[in-house]
Amino acid sequence: MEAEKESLNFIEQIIESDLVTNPTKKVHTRFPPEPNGYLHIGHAKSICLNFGVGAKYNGQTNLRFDDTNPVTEETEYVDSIKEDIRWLGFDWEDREYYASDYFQQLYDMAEKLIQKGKAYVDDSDAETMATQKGTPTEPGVHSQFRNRTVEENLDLFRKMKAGAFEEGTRVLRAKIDMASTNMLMRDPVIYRIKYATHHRTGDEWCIYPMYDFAHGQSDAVEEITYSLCTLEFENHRPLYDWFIQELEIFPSRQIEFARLNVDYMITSKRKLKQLVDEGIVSGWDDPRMPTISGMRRRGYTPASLRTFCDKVGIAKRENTIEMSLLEYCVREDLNKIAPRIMAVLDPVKLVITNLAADYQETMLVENNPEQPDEGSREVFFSRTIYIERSDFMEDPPKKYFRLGPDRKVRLKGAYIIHCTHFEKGADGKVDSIYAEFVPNSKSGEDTSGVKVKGTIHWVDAQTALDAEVRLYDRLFLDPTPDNHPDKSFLDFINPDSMDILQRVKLEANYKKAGTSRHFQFLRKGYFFEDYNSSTKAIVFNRTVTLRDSWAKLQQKI
RNA sequence: UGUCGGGUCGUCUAAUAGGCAGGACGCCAGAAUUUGGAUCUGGAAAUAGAGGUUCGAAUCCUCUCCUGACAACCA
Repeated sequence: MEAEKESLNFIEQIIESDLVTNPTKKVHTRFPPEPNGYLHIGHAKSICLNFGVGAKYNGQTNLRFDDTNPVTEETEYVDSIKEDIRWLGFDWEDREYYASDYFQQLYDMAEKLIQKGKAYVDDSDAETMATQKGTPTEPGVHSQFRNRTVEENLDLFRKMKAGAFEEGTRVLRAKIDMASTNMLMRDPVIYRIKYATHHRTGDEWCIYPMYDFAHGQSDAVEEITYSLCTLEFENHRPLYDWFIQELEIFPSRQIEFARLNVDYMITSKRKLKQLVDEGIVSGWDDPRMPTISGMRRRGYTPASLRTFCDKVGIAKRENTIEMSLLEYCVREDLNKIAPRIMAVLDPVKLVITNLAADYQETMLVENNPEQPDEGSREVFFSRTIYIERSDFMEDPPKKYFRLGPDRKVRLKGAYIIHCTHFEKGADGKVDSIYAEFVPNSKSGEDTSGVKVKGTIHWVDAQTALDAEVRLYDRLFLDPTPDNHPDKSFLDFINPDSMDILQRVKLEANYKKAGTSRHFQFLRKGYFFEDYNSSTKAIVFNRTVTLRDSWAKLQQKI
């Protein structure tokens, strides 16, 4: 426990070591999403890291939209990203920036590079440039336009900006080294012509900087001291540093860490968009999506996601986290805060034959045993109740602690009942169960001396509310659905990822259990009331089941 | 065949100047229990391999093996 608290991840170690050398160094980070999709669990890790490190070392964290590609970026995404970060519990205060805010500065930097003879306009088409680039094992060759004069380059670049050329006919390239072993240093393209309307700058620009000429430069403008990104940018670091040196700008330091992977989930924005566009899920916030908005709708809490991001750690090795860790984190949080109510997902009628037909009683049931201060609520009880179909077996095995013919069980918060007989319907399924309550066995005042091993939940039939409950399971059947070279991730879609239950029986007073929209349905799991739920049509989403040691035992028998 | 990364329990992750390989999830067993939940106790479980340096190596050196990224006018 203590060791866990004290150990620093490698980024914190770098920072603390810098702070020893330079105690006044500011820790300034940024979270730099591209607004071309919704944020997902992987972004949550980056958000927690960047904002977490900023806060830990009394620094600041900027939100910066990396919006340099007008073709894919939209305001809808900007809005959802901001909502998701706030919901996760982080605050960028007034530091909401856009790379597009820096277009003029970026342009000026490009001219500076041209002036220094370190950039040139290339008229080659994309195919020629690709060919000339060489391969990882063979050096590239120089473009015929590489030795244009500064004046010619400046003139052409200004014309590019002025809209004198067709899209795709010219680019600006950094002049570095076509023989570098790092492909990114082989005269990378830094500006391209695009006649597209930008979500913020409109048609003001027809040339746009590439990632490598926008990200690091934006870091410099904002004086970001630690630019934390994922491993795939490792090869970009020499280029990042080259621009700092040639442009003589603020020396931000790029540090790469391994992205988060969770088994049975995908985090490719392109593929998530495909799930949405093809209608495989209901939208970006479908509760089966690994998006922050999807998990929010599913019933995950900000705290549980933050705990998860903390527990997965920060390192450089590739990793795949088991989903059980995520589930552990959400159960741990919900166990503390979710009021308990009783809901019967798959109801079967049970008649207590030694009660009068008009018998009525209210039982006091605790709202949350983990929070005694939250008190109890009244739950209606009468002669006819619903119990879970799976809580009765015609011919139960010895280790089954629930109901069966001539077996006894405790009704949570009420009496012990003794099953006398049951009836089947025409379909062969159990239709009605009959039982007698044991006198003097009422919960809390039991003097009957009868001991039972099982306790089941129930809902009074007369007063029960009907609800729709959506049971969600993993969206994919394979732990790494997008890791099969010969198959599409769509081949692994779980056909049973959603099960909609229409006639769930809910206790009438469930709202009195607490103000939370998160509930624990006793013995069944944690459920979250959907934003489409209303008093006329109650809808719940299952966040996660409870751990189920009976299911495990059952598999072994 | 190149360059740059990375290999510690099943999965993540520690071991901060070379000094008892620790924690978490999961798993197994038990206790307790009016949720087969939560809780509590205990357990099994790892340094990719081979050499070398050293009193002592996950850590330093050499070789081997495995693995990821890189040849978009995407980010």
